[in-house]
Amino acid sequence: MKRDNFTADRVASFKCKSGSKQTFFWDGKIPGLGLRVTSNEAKSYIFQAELYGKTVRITIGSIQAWPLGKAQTEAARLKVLIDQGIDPRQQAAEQCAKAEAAEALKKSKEALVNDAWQAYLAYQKDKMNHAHIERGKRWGERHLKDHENLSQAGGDPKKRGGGVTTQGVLYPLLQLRMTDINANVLKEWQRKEAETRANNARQGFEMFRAFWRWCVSRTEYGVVIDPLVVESKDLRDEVPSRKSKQFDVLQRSHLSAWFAAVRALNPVISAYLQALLLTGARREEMASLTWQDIDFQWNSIWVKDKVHEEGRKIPLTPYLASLLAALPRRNQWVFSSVSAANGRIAEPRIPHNRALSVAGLPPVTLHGLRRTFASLAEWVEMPRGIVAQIMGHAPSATAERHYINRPLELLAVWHGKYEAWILQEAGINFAPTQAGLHAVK
DNA sequence: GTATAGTATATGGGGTGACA
DNA sequence: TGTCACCCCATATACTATAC
Repeated sequence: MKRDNFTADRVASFKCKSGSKQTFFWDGKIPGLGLRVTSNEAKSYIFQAELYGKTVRITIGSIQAWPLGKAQTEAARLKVLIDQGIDPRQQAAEQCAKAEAAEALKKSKEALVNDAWQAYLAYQKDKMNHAHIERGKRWGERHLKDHENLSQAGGDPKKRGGGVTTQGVLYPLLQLRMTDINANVLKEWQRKEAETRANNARQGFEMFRAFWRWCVSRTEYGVVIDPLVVESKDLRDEVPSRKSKQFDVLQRSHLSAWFAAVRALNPVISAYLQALLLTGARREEMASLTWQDIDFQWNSIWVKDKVHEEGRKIPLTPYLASLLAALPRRNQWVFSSVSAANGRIAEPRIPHNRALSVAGLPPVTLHGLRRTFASLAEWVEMPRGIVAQIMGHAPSATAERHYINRPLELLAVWHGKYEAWILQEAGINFAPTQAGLHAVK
């Protein structure tokens, strides 16, 4: 091995040995510093040393980029590392990784919430495509749609009707940078949204919190965001809580006016509305009633239940039976309609609202009639379990968990008593027929 | 005036896991 | 073992407009 002290001139004069693809020349001054000359006359400084019994050769760089003095300094630095038992390649890799991390951090700090949000949705969408992930651990179509709705920019023309769609509650947040999100921003956001759409605001918050927690677990965002912002008690206080609707219910004193006005409507709508009030059924449960579901002989109604897949059987009380029996049998539907596409009533609220206004009653929704059933039941001291079973409430109390399935006869006793009380309050003189008297068999 | 259909909003069931 | 909060999500109602 030829060892001469490198000089700029010497380095320029080194040539590759003919017949070789490359030739190495070594500096006599700095141990390990070498020059590689290829058959194409490409020259670059290298460093070579031995570490743990193995040769380490590192290219410093081309002679065009590295003046001799710099190359010597670099070689000396590398030699120090080798003497310390440090592998310069590994150190370089670590530094490279650090630099990359710094770059990623910078990028993460710049990242908009929307960037992360879209990544979040993409992640969840991907999970939705994996059928083997059990339901409940992956999103349903509906849930995804909710996320898209709540984050939409709005302003698109509505597909039906004039005007444009409104901006989703999450949209303003998505325009901020990830690092801009703090408890105050979220608090202000909730305060503002809760003014006009409280439940939306709450749902938006729940979605955002789930999203934020996901971000915390992602390396690209976890380092730049504060995981606790969505947990702050202050903020949680600002988030509207779920409230049940109040006041949307008929009072005892309203009954006579309500019945008078509703009984003046067309027979189908009239029977339908009274059936809602007298059974506490949900509007669609009642609207989808078919003649098959009614047993006039044994005075029962089979209701397709929202909660219980198999449906529920409720008593057919005498007055209600007389109303239903008088309805025209145009098709399978009990509450049929001549003009509706599916053959049954579709929008009973309009006549109902008209009746309410004629009767001078406050607005009550169809669901309000269901609430009315529950609240007025207290006047006849109907046990809560009976009320729940007739209405098809899911058993919530621990005692009800293994549902006491009460016999229809027992339900009928209470239900009949209740109907009689309502009719009396409404001032309706109803003399049950012989069949009606056998409601309880 | 009624039927229909869209968006917007509300409610709560049910599984899960942390925690006392 | 029970409670509770959380999350996912289904499914309801509310509102509003057009179609007929």
